[in-house]
Amino acid sequence: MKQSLEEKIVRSASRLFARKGFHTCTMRDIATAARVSTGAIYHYFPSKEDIYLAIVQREYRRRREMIEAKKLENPSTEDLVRSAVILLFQMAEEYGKAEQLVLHLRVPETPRLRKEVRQLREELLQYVADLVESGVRRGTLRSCDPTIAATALIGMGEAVAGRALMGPASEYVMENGPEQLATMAWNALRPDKVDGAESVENDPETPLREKK
Amino acid sequence: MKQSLEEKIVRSASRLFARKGFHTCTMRDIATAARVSTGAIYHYFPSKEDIYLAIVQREYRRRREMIEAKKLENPSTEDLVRSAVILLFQMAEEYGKAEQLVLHLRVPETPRLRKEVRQLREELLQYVADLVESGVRRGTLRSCDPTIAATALIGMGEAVAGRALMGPASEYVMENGPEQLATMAWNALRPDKVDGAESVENDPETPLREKK
DNA sequence: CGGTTTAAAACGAACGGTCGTTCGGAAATC
DNA sequence: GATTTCCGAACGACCGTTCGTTTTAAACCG
Repeated sequence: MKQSLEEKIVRSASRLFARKGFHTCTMRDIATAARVSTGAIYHYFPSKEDIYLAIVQREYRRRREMIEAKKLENPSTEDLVRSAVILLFQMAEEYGKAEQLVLHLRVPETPRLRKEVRQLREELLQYVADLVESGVRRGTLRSCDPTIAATALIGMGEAVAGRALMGPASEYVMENGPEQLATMAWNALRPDKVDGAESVENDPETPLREKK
Repeated sequence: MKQSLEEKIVRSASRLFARKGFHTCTMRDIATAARVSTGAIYHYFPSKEDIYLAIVQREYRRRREMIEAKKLENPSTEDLVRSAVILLFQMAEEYGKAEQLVLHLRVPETPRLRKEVRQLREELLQYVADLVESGVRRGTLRSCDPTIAATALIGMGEAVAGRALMGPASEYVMENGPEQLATMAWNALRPDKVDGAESVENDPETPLREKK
């Protein structure tokens, strides 16, 4: 199957951005890796920033969709928390272990990228925070601040995924990271063992948060 | 109080690097902010990369020293875990809330920076991993892989600190973040309540350590 | 089916601008 | 007056982007 030139450009750019960062990777690098000319790239993307944004948007969308799909299975809270963290981790494996782009988005490289990427991060965060909050409200998660907890969850997932992709002993981390991560996340958030009534887990309809 | 030119350069560069990233911040930016000429900077630092490295090295050294100081107080394991995470968080507050440099070091901007910064990260990680491992060995922490756990701890600390410094509702996160973080970290790592004997101090049973 | 037209796709040298660094000399310090 | 500190214009390299040209391939016609 012949993939489109646009797709080839995005893949090459994604790998290069992830490995070398936005500024260190040049248009010529991308063109060479995708085996096209620099000029051809501008037939598909108006600028370097737009290539970057296209990649990042797709990655964030993917994360949300995967969690959403899991939620539709009506999992227990523990199952959902574990799955969400594992999914956040596993996203990094896609496309040949080179899409860790989202990992270094903390301080994006350009005013425009900073603005747009921050909003994407915020949306994912709010999504996870809503998950946490509804768990807290139903008593299936320990009482905590949902936003801070969500930040911590995403942060630990990104950190371990980054290590799995780029650090030493990466195969080991790739293999054991998700399970370790899920256990830590669940223990961090599960309610204290008060026991008695093993709380009712079956109410998928729960009003979500409002404030902010 | 008259601070040395070198110190002024480092402070300005630190704030600018943190806010705008390595490449987006120019030598002229640094010179202007520090109120010196571009030439003068080269009297103290051989290159832009060296300024960056000087800052990063200092930040990492600081983190280790603070945890080390806490350890000398012979704290309980819970106390140590909580303190370590809080310290990692609080480091970001130093120097006027602008030193979040260490936050965006995942994929540093240049081959040389990548190499050197990765080693610094690795040293801090091993330090934290050693803390975790000794806890696990004594049974005062849940059985887990120390390296992965340390990665997760640092990751969640950095994520919440980053939000406290740059995100919305930052004062709220700055105030409540450390406590929430410490609680999550401790719950993630504390041993299951088997009760009975509170501390089994010496039980070198599980060599879960990751092999290099 | 061959031949002609034409618009899109692809090219890559060249441009304009920016950045890190240099360097000759001025200013400050001793 | 010697030496260190500081200055800032100038330099060379590189990068994102442009643009005139060439290639490709689809559409149309006889």
